[in-house]
Amino acid sequence: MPELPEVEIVKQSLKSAIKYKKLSKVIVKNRNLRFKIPINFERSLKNKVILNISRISKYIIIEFKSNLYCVFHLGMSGTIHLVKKKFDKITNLSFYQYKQVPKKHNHLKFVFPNFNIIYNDPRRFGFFKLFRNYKDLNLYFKKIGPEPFSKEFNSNYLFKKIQNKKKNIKNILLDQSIIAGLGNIYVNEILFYSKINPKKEGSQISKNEIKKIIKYSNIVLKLAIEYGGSSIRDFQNTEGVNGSFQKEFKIYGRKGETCSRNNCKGIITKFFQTNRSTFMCEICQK
DNA sequence: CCGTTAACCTGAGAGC
DNA sequence: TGCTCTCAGGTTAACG
Repeated sequence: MPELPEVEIVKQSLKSAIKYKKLSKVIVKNRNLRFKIPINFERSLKNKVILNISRISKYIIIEFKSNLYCVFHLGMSGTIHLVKKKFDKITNLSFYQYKQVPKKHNHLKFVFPNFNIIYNDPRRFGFFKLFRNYKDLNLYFKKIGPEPFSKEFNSNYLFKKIQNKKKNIKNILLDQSIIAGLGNIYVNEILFYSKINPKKEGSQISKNEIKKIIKYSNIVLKLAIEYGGSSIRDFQNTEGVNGSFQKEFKIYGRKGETCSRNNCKGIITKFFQTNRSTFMCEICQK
């Protein structure tokens, strides 16, 4: 489900809900996520105070008091639900458009005095990990590249990373060690804005095109965050509000439609690059 | 080192 | 209604 903007929205929602709160306990109903949830997970987090919630790439980090970090990833289908316990009734939830928490695939429950946070994940590609010090936490993210908004993600950096690559630019931008947080939707969108053919190999990308990639990575992602993320199927924030950036897609999911660029009469095509769908306008993406 | 492929899972929707 | 097939916002181990 989530790319950088959606994970950012989840992080913000979660932060306003649980920062400085004391977690009463965790109940794990199914340990078999992408990685098995460690046996000491519940014991380690019981009665721990949350100091902060942050995001690196598509990972969310919950920092607990006394050097304890819970890192989780939503995979393709992971969602977080805030369920208030007032009068024994559910008064709020998130993500799913139903007015109740999904019945199946609720794998973890974080219990707080007045509400629960539920992790739901049908495909179980998501996971939870624990780190007991800052050094180990950093080590885990060592291979993750710079965030698109960072100063480090500049023309010189990207040129160095792609100048010798035979791989196509679309797959290069999906590589989390080169740039953190992009996924299939936003890579499609960024390449459309940059007028670059997704099949073009890294070494053939010009300096000017590199500048465009950097510029539009920033513009597209910032806009998507402002719109509350993209809700293709079921994404909502923790207040139960849909994102609306899917309405702004210029290329993703628009096979057969006419290119939206002024004076371009191109028809949008769809094909696959390493099993992921790519959408492009053959006329203006060179 | 590089690039590609398969694998991990369930559910929604299309087509018959 | 029901069966089969394809596709889905991600990551990574294994291979040549």
